[in-house]
Amino acid sequence: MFVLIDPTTVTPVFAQIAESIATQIATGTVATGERLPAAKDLAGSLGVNVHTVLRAYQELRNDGQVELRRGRGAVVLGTPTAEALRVAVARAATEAKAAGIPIGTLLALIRKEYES
Amino acid sequence: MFVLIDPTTVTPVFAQIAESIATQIATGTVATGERLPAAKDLAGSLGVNVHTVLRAYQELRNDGQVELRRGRGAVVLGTPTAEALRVAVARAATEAKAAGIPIGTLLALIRKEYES
DNA sequence: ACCTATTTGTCCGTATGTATG
DNA sequence: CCATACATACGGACAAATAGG
Repeated sequence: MFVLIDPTTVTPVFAQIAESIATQIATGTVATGERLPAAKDLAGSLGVNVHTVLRAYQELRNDGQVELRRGRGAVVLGTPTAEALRVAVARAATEAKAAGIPIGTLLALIRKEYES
Repeated sequence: MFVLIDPTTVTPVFAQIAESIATQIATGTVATGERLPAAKDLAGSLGVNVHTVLRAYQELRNDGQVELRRGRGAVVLGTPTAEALRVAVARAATEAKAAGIPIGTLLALIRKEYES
């Protein structure tokens, strides 16, 4: 796992790590089902704290790109985009219902956003 | 700001705080534009660490319910559901396009999810 | 069935930085 | 210039789930 941290930028270290890994997932540098290095190990090789790496991993989990389990580690999800889409769709539907937005209006919003 | 922490449950403290405040926002107990107590103060009154409260605040920000600014504090957003919906819609559309999902399929997914 | 090591999850404490007022 | 308040990072401790012997 190659991650380069730029100390001169304003982007937080945990965000840099998350973005770097996300790029590697998107480009196929790290394959589906592959296990990311243990947070402790990656932290050691990067010279940062374990918590910083764990926060990066949790960012990736929130984006639906990896699955985190205690004792198992961080595993790249099989269909990251499909999973992310599922989460996004569920969220949009939930928010719309909570806001009292009818299905027709929601679909119009989606269509407009999609075509922009 | 009244927040009750239950030490017997498995739900993390930061999640309990976030849920409690989210409920108070939803029920109007805390009004739009109102400022949440400083993390340090709330932490003090709850007997927890500042970071625990800050993490709860950041959860609320990720859900589009509050706005966090350095030096200013945490302010309850004016139209939380509308903003959250806008973000959710944009995300769903973006993910679908990235995944190569056509608009018709996306709309069908949305409709199915909405009606479930 | 048991024990141990691994690995993430949460929380605490401290320090420093940065935007706001 | 100064106080306030969130943001990030480090370090330590313990818990909980998993895997392997």
